[in-house]
Amino acid sequence: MPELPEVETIKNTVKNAFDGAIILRAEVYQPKLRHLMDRDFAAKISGARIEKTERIAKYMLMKLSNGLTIIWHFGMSGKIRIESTRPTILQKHDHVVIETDKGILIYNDTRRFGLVDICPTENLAKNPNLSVLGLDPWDANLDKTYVLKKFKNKKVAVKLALLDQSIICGIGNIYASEILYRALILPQRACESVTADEAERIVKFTREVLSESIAAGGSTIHDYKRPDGDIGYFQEKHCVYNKEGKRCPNCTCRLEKTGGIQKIVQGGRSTFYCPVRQK
DNA sequence: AATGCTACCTGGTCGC
DNA sequence: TGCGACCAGGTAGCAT
Repeated sequence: MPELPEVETIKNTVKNAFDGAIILRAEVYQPKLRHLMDRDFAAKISGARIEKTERIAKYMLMKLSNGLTIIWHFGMSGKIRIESTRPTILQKHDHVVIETDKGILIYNDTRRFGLVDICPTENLAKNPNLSVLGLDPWDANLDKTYVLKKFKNKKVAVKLALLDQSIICGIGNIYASEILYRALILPQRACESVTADEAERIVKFTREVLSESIAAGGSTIHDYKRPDGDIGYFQEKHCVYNKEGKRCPNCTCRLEKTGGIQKIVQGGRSTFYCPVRQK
């Protein structure tokens, strides 16, 4: 599910609700997520204060007063739900419940591709999930020079490179298509064919698309929901994602001639693009 | 080294 | 109504 904008939205809601809260107790109902959860998860976090909730790429980090950090990842279907009191009956796929003096946090993940790990805060940089991440979209070091360096001699399609978290982190399948649409670049182009101007556009529109989506509370596709129960609204701004056969919003072309937005499969995942605007 | 395929899970939808 | 095939926001691990 969540790409960077959705995780940012989740993080902001969780931060507002829980930073400063004391963890009273925790329950793990299904430890088999992407990794098997720490068997002492509940004991290790109980009694600690939630000092600070942050986001890195698609990960949410909850720094605790006891020197530990909870690392959350939401995979395809992970969600956080906030309740004021502990529900007597949990919902299907509620795997982790954390009770605090400021409310109840529930982690629900239908497909269990997400993860909830614990890491000593001082070792975060060495964590295998985090250490492989490339530049954050707003990192000052992310510029056309960095992109060109990463793309040099690279044969893979530029769409797949945008999904590669070790180059730029946080972009997922929806936004990769939307970014390339705005950047006017065909998704099947080899990375090594990307010019300096195009690399600059990738940086610019990565930031623009993700920023706009964060402002809209993320994209709600299928069942994504924010922790406060609201949905995001950025899907209303999608130009190409899931729009096969539709006219792209910036085209005046005749649908019967161009076929409108095209859908192809790359790396086993759907990509959408406008064959008229994108070169 | 880089690339590409498969697996990990559940559930919704579509065609027969 | 049922059943199988296929699809879905992500990533890791393995073979080539």
